[in-house]
Amino acid sequence: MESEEMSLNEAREAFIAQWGALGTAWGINRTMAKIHALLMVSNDPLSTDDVMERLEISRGNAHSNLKDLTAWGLIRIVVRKGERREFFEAEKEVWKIFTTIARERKRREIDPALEVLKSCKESTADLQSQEGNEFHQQMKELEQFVKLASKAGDTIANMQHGKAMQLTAKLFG
Amino acid sequence: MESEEMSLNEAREAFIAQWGALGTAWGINRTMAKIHALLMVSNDPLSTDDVMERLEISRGNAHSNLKDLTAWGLIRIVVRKGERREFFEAEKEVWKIFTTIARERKRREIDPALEVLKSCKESTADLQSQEGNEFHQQMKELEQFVKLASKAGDTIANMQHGKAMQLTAKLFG
DNA sequence: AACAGTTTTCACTTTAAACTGAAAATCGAG
DNA sequence: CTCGATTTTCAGTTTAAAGTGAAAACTGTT
Repeated sequence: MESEEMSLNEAREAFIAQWGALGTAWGINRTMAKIHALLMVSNDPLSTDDVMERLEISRGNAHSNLKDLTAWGLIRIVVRKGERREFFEAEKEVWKIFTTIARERKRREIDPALEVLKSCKESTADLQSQEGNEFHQQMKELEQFVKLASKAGDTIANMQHGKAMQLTAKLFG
Repeated sequence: MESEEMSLNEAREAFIAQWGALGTAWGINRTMAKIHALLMVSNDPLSTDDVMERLEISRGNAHSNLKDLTAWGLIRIVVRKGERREFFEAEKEVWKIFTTIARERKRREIDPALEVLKSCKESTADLQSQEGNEFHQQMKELEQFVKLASKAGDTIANMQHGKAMQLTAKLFG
């Protein structure tokens, strides 16, 4: 193997390993992040066995994480004519990856928070005491704010790349 | 105890428990989120022992999470004259809480990602092969994008409440 | 400097999540 | 319908993170 190819492989390895480590910080599981990284830097779609081999993980693990990634919408199943097994490829456009992750995290992090706040707000709506009022008010404020954040998230996640860049320019201009 | 007080306490309990559960989704540990919630809905600062008692957790646990929350900047230590022990109170302004969390998460999630990308980009800068070029290009794109996100995060985190609301209006108007 | 009140540390235990591997289910071709 | 290839499930195991509790360190007071 030439040194050219070698350092490329090393860089790939590094990217996969570190991206995986980051997954933890992102609240995403390490293996899932690694698989995603692997598919991002692969030229061709990979099979489950490819993934198992490259990352040295079990079939069950590979399978369930590929499933999850598909559910997130970060990777797609590719079928090849004449081949029965499935292959997987990652979305490579940065903006699409971003909006996909943003949408999913909103769903998992923001939406349930809203539910909590709404219910706490409602269940204390007609308390008479000072304390009761303060609590109710606090929940109301929190809810309003989170709602706003939620809307902002939606708006951005649904923007086209170009529009988003325009906004960014505005932000810094 | 009157029913008024009862349902308020229940609502508080619910808020603390559920906010804690959300912590997990947010990549923050459950107890830390619970303590934060407890302090958010407490009228007066609480001592370590108060926290231990209210959440039924050990001293070590209470201590280390109070420490972490202080490091995040989400709560402050309050000293009372004549009292030797420390009390803790939470920041209650929503916008401040938001910017604090945003800043911390950026530091933990975005900044390290940038490092990874930068290093992968640089180590493949002068590869000649098609594949090498593609990988390099991909890292470059990712880095640029994450850099932009980082900048955006800074800008927002440093905005005053009023300015932020202006921007929000613009976004939806 | 002795001491009670308080904070901090840390070796050990618990818990929740991730992972394994093999069995079961499914699938498509002949 | 049968068989080999592939996907899916799941009971059991491993691992990393959170939590415990008691001992040690610190702090201000007499």
